[in-house]
Amino acid sequence: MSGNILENITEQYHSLTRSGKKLADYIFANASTTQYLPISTLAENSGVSEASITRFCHNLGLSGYNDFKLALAKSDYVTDLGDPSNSPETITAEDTLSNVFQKLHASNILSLNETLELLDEQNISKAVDLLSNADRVFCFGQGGSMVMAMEAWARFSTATSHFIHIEDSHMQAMNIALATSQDVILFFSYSGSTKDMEDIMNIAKDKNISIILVTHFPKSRAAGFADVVLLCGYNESPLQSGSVAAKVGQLFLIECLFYGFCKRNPELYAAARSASAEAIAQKLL
Amino acid sequence: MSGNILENITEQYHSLTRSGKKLADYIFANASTTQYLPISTLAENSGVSEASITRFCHNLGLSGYNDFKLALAKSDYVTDLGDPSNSPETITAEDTLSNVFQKLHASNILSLNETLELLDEQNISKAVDLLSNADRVFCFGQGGSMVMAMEAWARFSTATSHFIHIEDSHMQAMNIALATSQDVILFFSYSGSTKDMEDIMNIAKDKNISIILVTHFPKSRAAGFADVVLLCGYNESPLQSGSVAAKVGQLFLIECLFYGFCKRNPELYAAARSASAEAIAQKLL
DNA sequence: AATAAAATGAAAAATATTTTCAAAAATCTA
DNA sequence: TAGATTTTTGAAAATATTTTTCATTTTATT
Repeated sequence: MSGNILENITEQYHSLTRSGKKLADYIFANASTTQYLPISTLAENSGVSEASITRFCHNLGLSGYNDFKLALAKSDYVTDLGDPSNSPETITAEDTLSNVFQKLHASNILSLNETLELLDEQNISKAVDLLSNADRVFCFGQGGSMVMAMEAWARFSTATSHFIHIEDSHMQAMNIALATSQDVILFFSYSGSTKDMEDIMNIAKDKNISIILVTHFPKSRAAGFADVVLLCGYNESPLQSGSVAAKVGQLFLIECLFYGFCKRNPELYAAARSASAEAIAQKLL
Repeated sequence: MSGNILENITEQYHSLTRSGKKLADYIFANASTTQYLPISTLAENSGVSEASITRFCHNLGLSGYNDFKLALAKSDYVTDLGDPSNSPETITAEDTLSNVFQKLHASNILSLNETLELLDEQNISKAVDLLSNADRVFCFGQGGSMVMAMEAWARFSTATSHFIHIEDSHMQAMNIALATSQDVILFFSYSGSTKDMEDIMNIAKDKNISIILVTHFPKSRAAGFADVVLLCGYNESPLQSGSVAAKVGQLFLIECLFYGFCKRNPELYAAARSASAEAIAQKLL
């Protein structure tokens, strides 16, 4: 699910030769500096011959060592973001405003990358099945995730009127108590564990209502209830609670889900696109 | 506001020599392929000598041509995203689901990049001033942007109770009619032009209430009313209306604004951070 | 254990990059 | 504007880097 050279190496690691593994180990340990080394230095540092490095590059499908360095540089742009010094957790009072912006930008991109990484086509397909066949889809979320539930509702409402959003958790519970097994719940919960949520999920399970959960924690309590678990990236620390970086990943996930839904229901898509464009046009000045 | 090599060249373009400009022109016209050229080919293609290329690289603060190619490769990661073939607009029925995910991912990153590019430290500071000194801050938005207004309210509510969110546009108008010049409106409108919004802005102007506008269009009607205009990136076509990529940029902008606010009001920040962490902890199982 | 196949590194060959230096162009000065 | 000075330039030499070749070692197979 990515053209990142480091991931390519990881995937092929098992099929590498002895020298290849030696080289790969060095590269991983020095992922951000290797791109600047001439082949001779890399040979010396990693303990393999220059010829082996050239072969290594060819085996990866690259045209040579220069190509490899370029690929590393590109992946570096991505992996640098994981560098603690670029994390918003490390934002200090000394940071200039523009520093802060850079760090937030980096963490948002990181969140997108992680979410892309965690995207599982089969899970999305399962979720799209459920959403497509549902009588009604209840978009739920609590606290910060309530906004995401609303966003999902808003997005899907451009193509279908089957989606419902309810803010208050008591009203959520009430509505689920009256729902049927033809309905589906699309639940957003970064932590995957809040009291109110568990109440609702218990009712839903009783009534055999399918649950799609968007969370960061595949082993959370909510995940145990869910029929499909969709993971979003970004390891938010408790102190950053509410940070938007996590939400950026969720937003991206919603869009993937939506496009999957449109792919499955092309008739809805086309009709709805023009209808909602018109509706909006009327609102515009 | 970025370490992108192509932007560096743009910034220094006026101070380049004749051959430097010639070279820069070629590089811009061939931004994504130059990284793969040996210096001799680039010399021939661009019509300058190899020596001039080496000097050009040194003048950019790089150690040489190899370094330059690496820098280009890194910027390529970013600029590739602008490639039409990676845009979600070009998503077709033939695209596999995983292709679609890649394209959406690319467009989201593009949106973040553009927003970072458009971020103006002075404007953020002005906005932070207004938000910090306000009696109350009304977070407004309509249609898809309503969710963003809510997100802003949710985010700032982790640090202050001065922020208010009202969904219904009639209620928005009513509340503004009762507001004072000590209050501030934080308005989200991607297009910057909807009827309901204009009504509210007219009332606000009458009462001398400050307006901060988050929009994509600096010349929109709403921008004319606003005291501070904050721009978010991503050129959403009418047909993509509602796409989340634009919202990802807005979300990022909210976070920048919030960190700016916290920097200005450190006492709120620290106190609120632990208070809301506790409040959330109680909700967790 | 003998053989075949694959992998490896030293060194030669091929490429690529940087530096030097003299010539050309641009800028300045009177 | 003519002449002096500085800056810019490219050809070619010097240096550095990468790739290929090939003899040797290692691993796998029978």
